[in-house]
Parts: sequence; structure tokens; C-alpha cells
Amino acid sequence: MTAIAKPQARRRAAKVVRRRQLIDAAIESIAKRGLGDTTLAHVSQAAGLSQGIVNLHFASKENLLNETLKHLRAEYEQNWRAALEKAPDDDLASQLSALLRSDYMSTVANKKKLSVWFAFWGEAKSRPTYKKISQERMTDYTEILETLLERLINEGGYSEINTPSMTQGITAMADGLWLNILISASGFKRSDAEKVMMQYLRATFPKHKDAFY
Amino acid sequence: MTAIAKPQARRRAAKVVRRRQLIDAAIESIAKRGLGDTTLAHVSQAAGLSQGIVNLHFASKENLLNETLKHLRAEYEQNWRAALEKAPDDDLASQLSALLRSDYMSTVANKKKLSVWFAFWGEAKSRPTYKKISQERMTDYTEILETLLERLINEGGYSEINTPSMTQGITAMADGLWLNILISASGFKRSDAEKVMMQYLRATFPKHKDAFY
DNA sequence: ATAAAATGAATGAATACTTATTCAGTAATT
DNA sequence: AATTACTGAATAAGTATTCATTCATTTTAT
Repeated sequence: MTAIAKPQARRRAAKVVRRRQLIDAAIESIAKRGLGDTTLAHVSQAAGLSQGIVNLHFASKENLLNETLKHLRAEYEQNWRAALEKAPDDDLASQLSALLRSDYMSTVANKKKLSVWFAFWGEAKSRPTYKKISQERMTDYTEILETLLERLINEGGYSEINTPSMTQGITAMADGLWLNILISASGFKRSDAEKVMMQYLRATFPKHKDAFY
Repeated sequence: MTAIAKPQARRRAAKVVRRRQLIDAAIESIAKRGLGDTTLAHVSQAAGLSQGIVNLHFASKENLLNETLKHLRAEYEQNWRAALEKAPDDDLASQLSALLRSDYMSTVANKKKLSVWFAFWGEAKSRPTYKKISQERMTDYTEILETLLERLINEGGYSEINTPSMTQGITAMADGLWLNILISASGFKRSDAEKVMMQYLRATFPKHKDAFY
């Protein structure tokens, strides 16, 4: 009998698991202390592991941070794609609603994650990698949003609207509402952000307003 | 001839001048390297002065950064107040237009300054001072924007609109457009941001659209 | 089965390097 | 001469990275 390759039984923890654990610890620390004050000692401690562990799994701190941002980006995309899939196939307005509401689900729009996004954006000018990944976050999203808008505009005969400009406006509002959640004093919550966005959609697409409540 | 008191001739430079010079150097460095990698050596070098100069004028690095953010906030406020004052007293729509356009003037919305704003926002969760100053940036602005909107809504009989929610939406869009300027790959410029905002206002206030071109 | 050997995950002390802050001394201004 | 802005070397604290060693798990040999 020939020895068939074992199904990847790992030593103390599978590499993927450890890496993910360290990324989570990094997010925790960045949210708690900021990107600048996050040290490898903090990360490894938060993960309950030893000093050298990050270099073992990620080779360098820089690499850990890059991978952390990539992880955030992937999670963001999964979230909106999942939301979109759940929306009814035959109802454009509901699809648009689902897509834009997904930005305020607790998985992606909690203060911890938002804080990390802004931390990376704040360094985007000086770090090309951060800038690139941040751009990538929006490419597919923007494209799909724009087609949805275009089709809805056709369907409702909203002739006055310039679609690309509106796409930009909506994504901008979405990000700005994230800032509000992060910064605002008087408990501006995810649900408040969603309300603002929905009222904007109702005003813009009056014939479809029912989808935006 | 009697020696008339010299008009405030300071030693090597007036304290206010030196402080401002160091704040400018800090902004320069934060934009270039990020908040985390900005060292006092960088700042003092950018100012063409010696190592210890920041501690001499600001006592600590922390204090320099706080004052830098306060400076940015003050500059932002001056800018929109000045813009508002230039707008015609008797034309609400033009006032609204001027206020919102001011966010995209080169003084405040260039990549350097935006990069610094985002750097501070990224640390706002862990640094109460940054959070507070960031909130203060918006208090007066929001209040004035809201009264303008309310009066314009009355004037035009735009009955369907919920003013507080719209105020939130507009400021969010304004900040989100800043992010676009900072991050976007395909040269999204200040003028593009302004266009997006203006098209939003035309769509919302059709009777006043002339003011938003 | 069982034990010995091999593998590679994890540790943590040591290293080399940065960096904020201090402060004794220098020099411009009054 | 007195004052005080400014300098820059020294200091003290921190931090990313390395690597010899430990130890859990799997493989191989018997």
C-alpha cells in the first residue's frame, strides 16, 4: 500500500490558524494603541505567545501589517458579496439597499475595525502598499454599485442623474459615515449611519422608496 | 533722537514664529513618513534647527502633535468662515455652495494636509485628545450647515427632507471625498470632489440648482 | 505496538539599533 | 553684563530581529 499524503496534520497549531490569530492580535493592538505604538511585544502578548512568534510566521513586522490590511480588505469584500447574494434576484432596489446596508453590519463597521482602517489610511500617503490595498478595497465594489445604479436609473426613468458622479458620492458618504461612527461624541451608531444613507436613497429614488426603509 | 521701542524684535525668532515653523515641519514629516515614523530628529531637521528644539518650544513630542492638530483645526475653521463671509448675504443657496466648496480649496484639501488629518483620525480611538479636537472641528460647521439647510428647505418648500439626517449625510460625503482625494489611484482631484458634491446639491435642491454650478 | 529518531513549532534571552528627553555650554540680543 | 534662544552630545528607555535551545508531534524501525 502506497503512503498517501497525510491531510496536513500540523504540530501545535496549523500555520493558517496561527497567522490568523496573530492578525487578530494585531488588529486588537492597533485599535487599542494605534498603529504607531503597536509593538511586536504587544502583538505576541495579546496572542498569548512568545516574543519571536511574529517573525517566525510573518518574517517581519512590516509583513504582518500588510497581511493585516489584506485580511481586512478580504473580510470587507466577503461581507458585501454575501449580503448581495441574499438579496432577491429580481429586485434592483433591494439589491442596492442590501449592498449599502452591508457597510454598517457589525462584522465590518465596529469601532475596532474602523479604527484600524483609518490607521492604515493615515499612512497611505507614505506607504504605497497600504494605498494599493485600500484602492483594491473599492474597485469591485464601485463597479457593481455603478451597474446597479445605472440599471435602477433606467428602470425608474431618473433621467437627471449622472451615474459615475453619483457612485462617487455614495461611496464617499459611506466612508464618511464610518468616520462619524469612529469620531462622533454623541454615540452615533451603525444604525444611525444606515438611516442617513437610506434617507438619501429614498430622496434620490422616490419611486423605489419602499426598498429603503 | 530717542530710540523708539522696536516692534517686537525677538532673539533669533519670535516664539510664535518658531512654534509655527515647527508645526509646519511636523505636518511635512507626518505627510511624508506617517505619524508613527515621524521622529523629533525629522521635525527639527525639516525646520533646519537642532535636535532639542521641539522640547524647548513644546516641552514634549506629544504636545507638539496635539498643537499640530489644533492648528489644522483652526486653519480649517478660518477657511470656511472666510468663504462664507464672501458669499452674498441675501442668497442662501450661494452661501451653502460657498460653505461646501470651501472644503475643497487648496489650503485645506491638498494631499499633505489630508494625509495628516487621516493620520490623526487613525489614532483617535486610542488618544482622547485627538478624538476631541477632531470632534471640535465639526461642531460649529455642522450647526451652521444645518441652519442653512433648514432655511433653504423652507424657502424652496422641499418638504420631504429630514434636515438633521441630511446634515449628517453631507458632512459624511464631504469627508469621504477627502478620502477619495487621498487614496484614489486615477487622479481624483479637488475639483472632482467639488463636482460630485455640487451635483448632489443640484439633485436635492432643483429649484436652486443655478447656485450649484 | 513501542521506542527511537526526525521534524518543525515555539520560546525568550541577547543584539543592534532607534529615539525622546535632558542639560551643560554657546552665542545672539538687549 | 544679563538674559535667553538655541545647540548637540549624552542618556535612558524601548524595540525589531536573531538564533540556540526546548518541546510537542509525527514518522520510522523494530
